Amino acid sequence: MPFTLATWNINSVRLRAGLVERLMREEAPDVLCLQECKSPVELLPLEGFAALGYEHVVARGQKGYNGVAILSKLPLEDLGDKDFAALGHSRHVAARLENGVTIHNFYVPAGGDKPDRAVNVKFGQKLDYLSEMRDWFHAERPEKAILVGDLNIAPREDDVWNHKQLLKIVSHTPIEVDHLGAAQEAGGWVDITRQDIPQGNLYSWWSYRSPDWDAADKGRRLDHVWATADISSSAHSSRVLRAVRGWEQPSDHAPVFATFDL
DNA sequence: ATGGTGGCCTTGCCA
Repeated sequence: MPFTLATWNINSVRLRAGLVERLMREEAPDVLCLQECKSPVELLPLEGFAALGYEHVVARGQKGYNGVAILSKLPLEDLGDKDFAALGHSRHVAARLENGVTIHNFYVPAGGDKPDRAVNVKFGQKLDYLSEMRDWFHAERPEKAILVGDLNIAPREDDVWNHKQLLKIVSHTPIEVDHLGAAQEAGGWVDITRQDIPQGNLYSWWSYRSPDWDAADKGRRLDHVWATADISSSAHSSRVLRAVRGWEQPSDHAPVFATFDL
C-alpha cells in the first residue's frame, strides 16, 4: 500500500489553517507533519482538517512557540515525545501507522544568530539537542521508521544558495552539519529527498526578509525526510512544493513530500 | 556591519 507523507513548517497553524486545508485538498498526502504550530493542542483548528479526512491527530503544543502535529487520514498510535536537551519545548512527537511504520516529527531549535555557544546559549542548545538525538538513536536503533521535520540545518553545499557565504551562518556551519550527520548516522537514517533528487540546488525555506524571494532564490533546505535503511528503497517521488511559498500570506517554508510503497 | 519581514508570548521575543 503506497502512502504519501509531507512535512511543512506552517509558522502558526491557527493563522494558516486555510493554507493547510488547501494543501490537503490539492495534494492530499496521507500523512501531513507540521512544525511551528504555535498553539496548545486543545486550540488546534482540527474540525476543518477532519472534514477533509484527516481524522487522526498526534500532536504536542504550547502557547506561542514551537509545536508539532501529525495529521493523518490513516489511524495513528501515539508513541510519545522526547524533550531533547531538556528545553521544555514541544519539538518532537512520534506515532505509528497500522503498517508498523513509525513516524518521528521534529522541530530542531533554530540556534540563534551567532554560531558560538560561548556567547549564544541557543546555539549550544541546538548542538546539545542534536547530540541527544544521536545518543537516543544510537540506543534505540530505529527500524521501519521515517523521520521528518524542520531540522534547521542545510547540510550540503547545494542545499544553500551560496555555500561559502553561509559557512558562518547558523544552519550551515560545519559543526552543525557534523552534529546532524552524527544523529543521522546513529539512526541509520537515509536522506530520502536526496536519494530521489541527488543533483542540484534544492531549498525548502526562503526568508521573509528577502523582498523578492522567488527571483532572488536565496533559499536553504532546512526541511527533511529521512527513513531507516530497511524501508528506504520503497521511497520515491520526493518533491518540494515551491509554489506553496508563493501562496497568499505564506509560511516561509515550502512543504516537502515523499511516497513510500509499503 | 547592518537590517531586512512576520507571528505572538507584545511594546519585546523568537524565527
